[in-house]
Amino acid sequence: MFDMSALTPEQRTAATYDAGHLLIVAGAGTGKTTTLTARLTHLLRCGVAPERILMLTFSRRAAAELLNRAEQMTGESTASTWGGTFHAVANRMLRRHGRAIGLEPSFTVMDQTDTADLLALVRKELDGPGDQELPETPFRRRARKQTLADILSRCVNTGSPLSQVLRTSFPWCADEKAEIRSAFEAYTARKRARQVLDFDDLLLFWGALLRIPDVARILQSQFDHILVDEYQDTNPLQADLLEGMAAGGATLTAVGDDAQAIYSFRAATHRNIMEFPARFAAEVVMLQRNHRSTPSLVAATNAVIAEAALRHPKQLWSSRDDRGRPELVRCDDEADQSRRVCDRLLHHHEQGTKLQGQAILVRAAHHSSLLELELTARKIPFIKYGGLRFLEAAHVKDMVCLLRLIENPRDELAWFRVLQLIEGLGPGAARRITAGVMEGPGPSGLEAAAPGLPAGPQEAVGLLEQTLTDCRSLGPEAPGAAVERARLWLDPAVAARYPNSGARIADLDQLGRLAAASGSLRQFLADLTLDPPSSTSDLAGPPHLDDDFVTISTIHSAKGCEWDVVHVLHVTDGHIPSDLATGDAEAIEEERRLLYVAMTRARNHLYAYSPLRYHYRPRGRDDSHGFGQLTRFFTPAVLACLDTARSTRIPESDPSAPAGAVAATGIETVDRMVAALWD
DNA sequence: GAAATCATACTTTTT
DNA sequence: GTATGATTTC
Repeated sequence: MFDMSALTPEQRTAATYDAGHLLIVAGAGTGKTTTLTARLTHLLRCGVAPERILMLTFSRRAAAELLNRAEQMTGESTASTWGGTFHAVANRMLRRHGRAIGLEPSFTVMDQTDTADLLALVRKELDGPGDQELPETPFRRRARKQTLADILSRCVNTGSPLSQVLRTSFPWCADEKAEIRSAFEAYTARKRARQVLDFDDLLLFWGALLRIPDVARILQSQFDHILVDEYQDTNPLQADLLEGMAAGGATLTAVGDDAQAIYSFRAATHRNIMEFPARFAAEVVMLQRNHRSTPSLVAATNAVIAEAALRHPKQLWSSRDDRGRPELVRCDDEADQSRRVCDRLLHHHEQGTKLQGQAILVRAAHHSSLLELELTARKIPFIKYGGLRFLEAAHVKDMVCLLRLIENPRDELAWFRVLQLIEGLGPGAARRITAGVMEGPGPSGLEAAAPGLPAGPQEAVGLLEQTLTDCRSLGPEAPGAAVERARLWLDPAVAARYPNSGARIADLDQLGRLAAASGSLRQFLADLTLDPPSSTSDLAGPPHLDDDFVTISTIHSAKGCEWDVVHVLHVTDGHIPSDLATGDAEAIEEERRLLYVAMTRARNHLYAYSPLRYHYRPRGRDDSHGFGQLTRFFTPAVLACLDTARSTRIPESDPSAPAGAVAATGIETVDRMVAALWD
């Protein structure tokens, strides 16, 4: 049984609060998960039915962990509790109620690469056959497709007009504005025609559901309690959704820490957490006792965050035994840094801290590449979280598109991609055939749509159609078998198309295993886009689970985790803060919080590494980055908390920032409001 | 029309 | 160092 008396008084207050909406401001390491678990347990014990609780978290993993723990505490099954990310919950609700806004339950969810691909496709269609003349500017390049997707998402998520987004964030694309606008319009139209949604649509349409009184009533009356984790990383749209959901009388519990807000690039705003008490007339409970870290570590992290501009004032404290101050490790260069990290890693290992108790944190995924070489050379096993994703690998994407065609034969993007796998079919032929399939009457008719092909491709198209037919006949409940069958067609294509096909075939094995573990093809595809495998271990599987290994993670992916020993790499200006994020004051503040998140992951020992010299060439202009300058966030006050004697100057920066969300009342309204941004 | 070659802008964090 | 659009070649 869960022992409430094991909680601190503040935790207990938060767990058992019964008088309305509640905000729990939980500083780093103050037992947020414990408190949330206790609250869930409390609710279940008070007789709240598990299916009447909605648990919104940042990742599926987080939701699963919380529900598991609560289940162990109460012995009650939480299988019927709704849990997951905003996007995943939106997906579920839209499958169920989407018809009310004209959305078939079989819609497909696009990930960001799909979005980029579709944008590229419609842009290509837009430039007619006539105007190939660009004599004045022979090498004029247009924005990349991924850039187009970034621009679009930024417009939608911040509710800012296209021209402003272009001016402030993508100045080199400004002269393409007209073309970009038409591409966006065509993109939206195509998206609607094919019943595919992008990530932003999921949230916008959930909002749209809430604007339909009958549906809103159903959704609102479905839950008595809504718990939101990591509230500091929600965006204005998500806050609106919460308000809409709570309008029927459900009680809200939001948990978060404004000092750990690190997702503003995804339009999250710490304003949400700052304004929550007033907006929802909520009580605030503040957790300030740090159970995780030693007093020396807490002193250092407090010093880092003390200089943040806007925050819920709080002062964390710890009464744990001390293990000494965190260490600032100045290194000659990056290679030296790698060596020193390995040395310390092994040192702590010899002292009894397993590799699994240690982590290496980086600002950007590629910051660890040199270190990975060193680890490999020294035979130190590691797994890596964040960064490049499985799904983005071309051959994996090929398989996913094939699966999507099984599920939804009218998935234009999938056709376009899969057809090009056939030798002898390029973009032109693929587009023609795809168009034929789209106009065709039924789900089949592939061959009818591809008249006049040479014999080779013609035969390959026939085999493709046979493959899809076979897969469909396996039924929707057998994703594993479908992958097996699809591979008979795909494997040879992959082998012929990509150089290192061995590793790629192995990836398809992995995908097959993942699929086999899933209940249905539709579910598998949705999971894959909404909650993709995030670490190398998710994929490499548990063969070396017995082995000890160290974790490498981006700081973003390390959120919510903790380790005995933490190594933070590249604590230099240009890395932290990233030189790509130094545009305005808000961006700099976020980088400060990022460093704070990294440092607060440590329980006992913390090392910050700062190379003095970099050997790679400086990018951009000629401000020479040959020398690594210590991060500006290590001010004298912070340095006083570290084992080091050096200090550096602190530059300043300038402000400017937009904000706002898009409100929605139906698909057309959504589209119109978004289109209004394309001024 | 498709494959091969060339030139150049860009390079983070993730649902 | 890389990815991708534009251009040239087959």
